[in-house]
Amino acid sequence: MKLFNSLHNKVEAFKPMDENEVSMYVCGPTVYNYPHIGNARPIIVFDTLKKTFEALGYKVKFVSNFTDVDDKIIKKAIEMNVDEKTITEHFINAYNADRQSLNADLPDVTPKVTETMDEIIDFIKLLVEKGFAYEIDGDVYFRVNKIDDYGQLSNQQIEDLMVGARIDENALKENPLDFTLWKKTEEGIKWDSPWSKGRPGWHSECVVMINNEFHRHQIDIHGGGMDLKFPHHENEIAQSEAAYGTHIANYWLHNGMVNIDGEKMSKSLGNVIWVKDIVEKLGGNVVRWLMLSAHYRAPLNLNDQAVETAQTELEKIKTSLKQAYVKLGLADIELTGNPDEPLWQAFLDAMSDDLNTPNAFKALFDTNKQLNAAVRTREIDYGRVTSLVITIEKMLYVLGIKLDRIVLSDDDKGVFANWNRAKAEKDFDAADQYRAVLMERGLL
RNA sequence: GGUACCAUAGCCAAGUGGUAAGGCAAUAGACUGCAACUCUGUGAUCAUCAGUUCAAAUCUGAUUGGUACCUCCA
Repeated sequence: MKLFNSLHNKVEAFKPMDENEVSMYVCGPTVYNYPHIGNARPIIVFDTLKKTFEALGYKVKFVSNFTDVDDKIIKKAIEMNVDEKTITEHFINAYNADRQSLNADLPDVTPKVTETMDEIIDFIKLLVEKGFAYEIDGDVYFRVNKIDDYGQLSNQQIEDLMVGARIDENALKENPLDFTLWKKTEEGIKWDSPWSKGRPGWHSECVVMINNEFHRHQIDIHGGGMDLKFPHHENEIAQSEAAYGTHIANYWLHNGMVNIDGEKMSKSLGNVIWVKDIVEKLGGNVVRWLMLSAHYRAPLNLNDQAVETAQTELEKIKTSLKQAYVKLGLADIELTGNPDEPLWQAFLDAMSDDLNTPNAFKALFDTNKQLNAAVRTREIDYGRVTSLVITIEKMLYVLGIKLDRIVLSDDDKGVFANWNRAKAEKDFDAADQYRAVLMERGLL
């Protein structure tokens, strides 16, 4: 497996810390609204990565958090006159529902900030004790200057950042770049801490959760959207180095953003696409196909033509499989066996090459073409058909495309027999009727 | 101002030194009782300019255009 490591800006061979095991953490959402199509991309990309690792024989532990403490949540709770938990529970459920509708596995663990509060406070205490954090008026800030290579992930120089950046000029902070670890708050849900009643900043939770869930200070893969690279991921690195002297993750993976008709998706432009809406309209398979048709690091532009292409392509695979299932069913062939090795390998090679899904699709189309040919020969080689079907099924599984196998009932088989007999007898009226039945049942 | 990324046929998109994968669309055929499905053929010298090299889409420099981040937005 080769992966593009954002830390070094190049493709590197993946070497896990433990042989055949992968520890992976992906920054989850702040749950104050429904997931939009931009949220869907990391869901799909990292689920596909996980499935690829599994296909390669790795055991994957996948953790992704829910940020359920945040100003936006508090604001919404006040607006709606309910407590924060009402809001966050609703959207956590919505998020998980969308994950499933996109055929993504739920992470092995989904820690929440509200359930990690003691550990987060302990962590901040540790940073203060070690001199990497300081308190001002109940707020606690991280001392960026104490980290020599702060900015290593995004290649930022502290001096450069200070020029022209729109950073709030909090005169109390030692350095404008120092980020908040603990915030004293008046409004909304708050917790007791040695510094004040308040809530934690955003950047500590991921570090603490990684330590908690993986029981170590370093993991193999840390993922998230490109926009989190700075400052969020940079700050995770800094805190981990400060607290434990370790680099929190060996490989940093960042997915590209999603644009709509060439424009950034935003509320102000009114072009936000909610996952639940687009899934309802297109189905999870098509959305997933769409997302994987571009390389995960490239920006993805959604437009009508791209949607139609994805629909057509998926439909073709579906049709081919359907016809193969029917042929096999009519011949009473059991669908077991091994995939076609060269074709399957071509697919895996593409996926192992930094998740090169466009090339993986090529392998899928190649296989599909061979299946079509195999199904249409006069003397069908059922072993060949079976192995090609299984190859495609395995590919689709890794891509997260979920299609059900078709199993013919005895009655189905009877209709097929009647249809063929009618055609042989050139009784086309009858043949058309049988054909209509078969189409109705989704078998043609 | 800083950092990173991108620019390949109508559209989507591979390819990082040896004479441009694949898909969608289009078009011409084959198959077929008709239809659907399927199969076959047909298209680009790779934003521009200059350089390195026997050889560049692929390396270097410049130019133009675009995107993201530098603000608790995936």
